[in-house]
Amino acid sequence: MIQIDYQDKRPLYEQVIEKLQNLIVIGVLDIDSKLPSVRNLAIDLSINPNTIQRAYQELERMGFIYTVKGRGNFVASDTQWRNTEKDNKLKDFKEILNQLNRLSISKEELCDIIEEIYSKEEI
Amino acid sequence: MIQIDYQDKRPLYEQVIEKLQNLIVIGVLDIDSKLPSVRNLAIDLSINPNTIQRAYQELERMGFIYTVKGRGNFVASDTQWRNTEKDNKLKDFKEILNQLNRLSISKEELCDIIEEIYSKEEI
Amino acid sequence: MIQIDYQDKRPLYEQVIEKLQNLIVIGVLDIDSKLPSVRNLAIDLSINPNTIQRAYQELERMGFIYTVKGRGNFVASDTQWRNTEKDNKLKDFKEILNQLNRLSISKEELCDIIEEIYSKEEI
Amino acid sequence: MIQIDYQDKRPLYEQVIEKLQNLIVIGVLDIDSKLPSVRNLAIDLSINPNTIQRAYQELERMGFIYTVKGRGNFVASDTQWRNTEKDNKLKDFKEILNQLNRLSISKEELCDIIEEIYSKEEI
DNA sequence: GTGGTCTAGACCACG
DNA sequence: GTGGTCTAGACCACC
Repeated sequence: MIQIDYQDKRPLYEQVIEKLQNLIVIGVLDIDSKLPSVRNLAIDLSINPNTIQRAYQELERMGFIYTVKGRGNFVASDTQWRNTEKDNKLKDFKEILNQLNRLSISKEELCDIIEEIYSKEEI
Repeated sequence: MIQIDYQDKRPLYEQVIEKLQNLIVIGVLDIDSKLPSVRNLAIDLSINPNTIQRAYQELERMGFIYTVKGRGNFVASDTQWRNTEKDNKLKDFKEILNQLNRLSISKEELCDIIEEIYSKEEI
Repeated sequence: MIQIDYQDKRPLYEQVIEKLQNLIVIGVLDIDSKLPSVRNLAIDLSINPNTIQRAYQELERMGFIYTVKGRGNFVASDTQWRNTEKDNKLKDFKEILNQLNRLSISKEELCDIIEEIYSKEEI
Repeated sequence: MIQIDYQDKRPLYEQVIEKLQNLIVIGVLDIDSKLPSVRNLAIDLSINPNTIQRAYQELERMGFIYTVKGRGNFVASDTQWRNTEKDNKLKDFKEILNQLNRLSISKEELCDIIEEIYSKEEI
């Protein structure tokens, strides 16, 4: 399902969070579908269950999944996280625009890149 | 000159690097102008000289400054770093575009933001 | 009749208790009216009958319902619970008032909210 | 500084969070003052350092404290949490008002209690 | 079997 | 010495 990169310097649980979050946002994991149990995923990645537990907990706090005791963890509806995600990403977008502006990169160049990316993904 | 944010989780030297790099890119620090000495900046920020030393070393490696033994550290010419910077930022830009695309944010919305940022900065 | 919220962290039987208690206090369920049988409600909510059983037991202990063996569970008269409820809620009210006071929220602001709530509900 | 109540059924870290949060909101702990180290507080309460660690982490996430690696944990400025706190408490206030309304408790009775609490605390 | 909490003990990064 | 991460292993509540 996901894979740990031991070259990555960040804590393991952050990696797990990021990877699962990505799968959810992209839509690979359907809403209300069950995630692997804490223990199974731990065995699968051969890391400690506590680490997975912590990742799941954070993901719940962030609104990406919800937990039902004794049943498992499930993907939350996108109404929970879509707006937060959108806001965060737009903020990042503005930040990087400012930096590009300082490096005197033209609006036209950026618009071209936008066209390129958006047409690529439509395929 | 710069200020440490103790709420920032990253290592101190990274903060120092980022802040100095920013001052150079924006153009606050002129090319060939002298940076504060390792010791002075350390006293100024009341952190360990080793931390500043490490930051300066990294900045030199990245091509933002050059060191003259016994005389100090100086801002390198932009030919050294401008292209690298541009490439890095454009890569970041593309990455975030992909993410925004996945969240189904329209090209038009992004172009509006570009206009906004670029007109604001022209003032 | 009632609905389970699987995002709620509390044990299921607590949810059932709270929801039934609410229906009784609001007056949706009349005094001496029959509650659904343990089994039916269990099937209805697709949870284990034991959970409903436990909820009914607690509600009886609290004086909200009474059980007649072989016949079912019935809503108790409000003389049984009204005063207890009132006392509990007033204690909660005082507790939160203290907290609001510490955050220097003015009496006037609170009185405005009271007016608002009470007029809304009168409609 | 604080005390654990082993009768309390909630997780230990929640108790620690609540108690420290309270000390901060009331103003017993000044802004930027240092909290006990993870290990010291753990010894003091004779519980595991991980438990304290978790409590501190949550408090940081909530904006009540900030952490500086290698230095310790410090009380954050109230601009970080005052508004959040106020919003939360007002929501609780409205919730309980609705319940009191349903129990037909008069506005006047509530206003009297407000007067009582607010005059008591002014002393 | 599921998640949730807690302990004990280890190692690391930072200053 | 400080916080941060991770492991191993235990026990609990809920279903």
